[in-house]
Amino acid sequence: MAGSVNKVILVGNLGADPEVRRMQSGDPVVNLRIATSESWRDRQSGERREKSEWHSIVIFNEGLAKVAEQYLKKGAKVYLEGALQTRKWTDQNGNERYTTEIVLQKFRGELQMLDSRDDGNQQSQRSTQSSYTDQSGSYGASRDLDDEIPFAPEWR
Amino acid sequence: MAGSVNKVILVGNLGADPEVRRMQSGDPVVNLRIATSESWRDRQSGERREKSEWHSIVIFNEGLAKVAEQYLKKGAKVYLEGALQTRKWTDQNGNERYTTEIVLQKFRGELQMLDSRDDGNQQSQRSTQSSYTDQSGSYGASRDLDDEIPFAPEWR
Amino acid sequence: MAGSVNKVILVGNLGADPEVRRMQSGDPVVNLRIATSESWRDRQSGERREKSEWHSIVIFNEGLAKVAEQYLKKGAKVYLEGALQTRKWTDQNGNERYTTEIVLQKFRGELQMLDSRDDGNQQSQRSTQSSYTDQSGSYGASRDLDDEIPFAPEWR
Amino acid sequence: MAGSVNKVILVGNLGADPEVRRMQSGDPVVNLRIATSESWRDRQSGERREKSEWHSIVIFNEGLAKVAEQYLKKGAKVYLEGALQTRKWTDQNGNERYTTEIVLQKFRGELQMLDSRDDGNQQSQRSTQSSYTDQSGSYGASRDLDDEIPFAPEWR
DNA sequence: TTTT
DNA sequence: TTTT
Repeated sequence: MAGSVNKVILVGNLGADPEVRRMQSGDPVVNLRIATSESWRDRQSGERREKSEWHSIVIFNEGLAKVAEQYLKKGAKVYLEGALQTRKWTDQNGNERYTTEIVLQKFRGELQMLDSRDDGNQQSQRSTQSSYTDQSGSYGASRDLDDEIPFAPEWR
Repeated sequence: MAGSVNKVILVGNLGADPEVRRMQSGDPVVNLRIATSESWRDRQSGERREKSEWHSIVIFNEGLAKVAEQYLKKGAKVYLEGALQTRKWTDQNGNERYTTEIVLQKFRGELQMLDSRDDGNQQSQRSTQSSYTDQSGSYGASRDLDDEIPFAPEWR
Repeated sequence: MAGSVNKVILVGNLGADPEVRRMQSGDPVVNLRIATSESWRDRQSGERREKSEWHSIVIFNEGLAKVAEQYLKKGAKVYLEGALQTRKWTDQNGNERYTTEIVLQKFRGELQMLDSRDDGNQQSQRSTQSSYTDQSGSYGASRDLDDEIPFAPEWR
Repeated sequence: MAGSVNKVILVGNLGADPEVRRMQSGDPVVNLRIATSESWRDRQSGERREKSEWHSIVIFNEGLAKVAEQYLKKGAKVYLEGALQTRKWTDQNGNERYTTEIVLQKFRGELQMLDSRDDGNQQSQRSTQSSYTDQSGSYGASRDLDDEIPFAPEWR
């Protein structure tokens, strides 16, 4: 079908370190759990209340999967863009189940780390990463394909 | 938590007429099923393939629920903005289940009808609506609250 | 800087046929003018009012530029995703000027045609395109790179 | 017009403290300058390069304007959602000029602070704000209107 | 200059 | 299971 859009935009925090699995090709596939939350003042009691929502993310995009594997840790704040996908599976009792995930496909989706680099919290998060200062920490779906001047077309 | 975003943007088509339920207050709550789809050419066979994804929408926003109830029909194409929400329920066998929906809360979310009005398909969709030409068919979350000049601030 | 997002999402109509220019490489660069509009009821007079906003689009993305060149005509409704860019230029009097455009870079951005194919209006728009039914009319930034099954990972 | 969307999503940093002006009503209108940036590796030289883009924001939304006025400082990182608007003005030489801004209207738009509160950098940013811990720092367009349980509809 |  |  022409004219279809399926897009999710999240800003939230990782509830756990990324889970990494390998494709048959050896490429990483990364699963994230991300929390977003809303707070509001209860009309009755006047108390501040808060509700978290948990999201399951699957990163098939190779470049973004590598970034996630290397740099993201429990607690990290990220900006993330993907597509909704509901998959069907069968539980141990033979019942059909459905799980909805946010998928970052090959050449699609976006992932941005939103923690400041000199944040003490982040320091510990990246303690195993010695060469981090050489990295941009900012990755679009195709940054690895697009290694040239993005904003300087020849004819202008 | 400060600094959290939970947003879904869809452009797709209704798989069925809207389902309308009533809150205790009498306000409508509308459920939609919306399909988005992707097509691609299979690398092996060279054939064009297509895959649809189905989304469950719940509209609590009163203004948007009324619009959906009145104007949307099976097949209609819409632009829609909401938030992801996964709710837990128990099936008839006592098993815990989870369902993920896209929710348009009070004062939040957006719904836009994307079919042209003189589209034959749409004509039939709105055959019961005689006064449609008086309607805008374009509704943000708070259009009913914002009935004044939106782009003419006093001090400019 | 890590952690930056610059994204524009528009649904609107072309005010004119696309303008096509060629890069030195021969690749097309397409300029579009797109209108979005808001309507509201004036609080004072009770009259319905409407205001259009015009947007300048520049498509460097090769795949999307070809789609725009072939399929889009004045009046067509599109979904479009790009990035804001303000460029400086000098007018004939030597004054510095700034123009803000929405740019669809290589491997980035999205363009979707939202008119139904059997829409009479659209028919005329595509009268020169005989083989249109073979085309998807739905194009992401990297559809031409991603010609394989997008939603069937090996390990699942 | 029905079926129109004009949306900008930015994640970036303030280049300066917010500028606050007053409407005739006394309501604040806040102007922000926000930078987003892209980095990439130059294909020729192999060097890492970076380009910043500057955006002008105007916040008419009262709740968000107050948040911006109170909590945002130069350097703060924000998530922001608004609409594009180009306005015409006349410079001192009588020339027509156009300026494109991102506008957060009444009851529309979104603003989220993305800095962690115990970030040293942030500490100084909010040093004049003693009661900050009572504040949520997370505000949607209509949070002040929506002071009730957002995710607990009666009939569920 | 579009669309409704 | 996150964050504030």
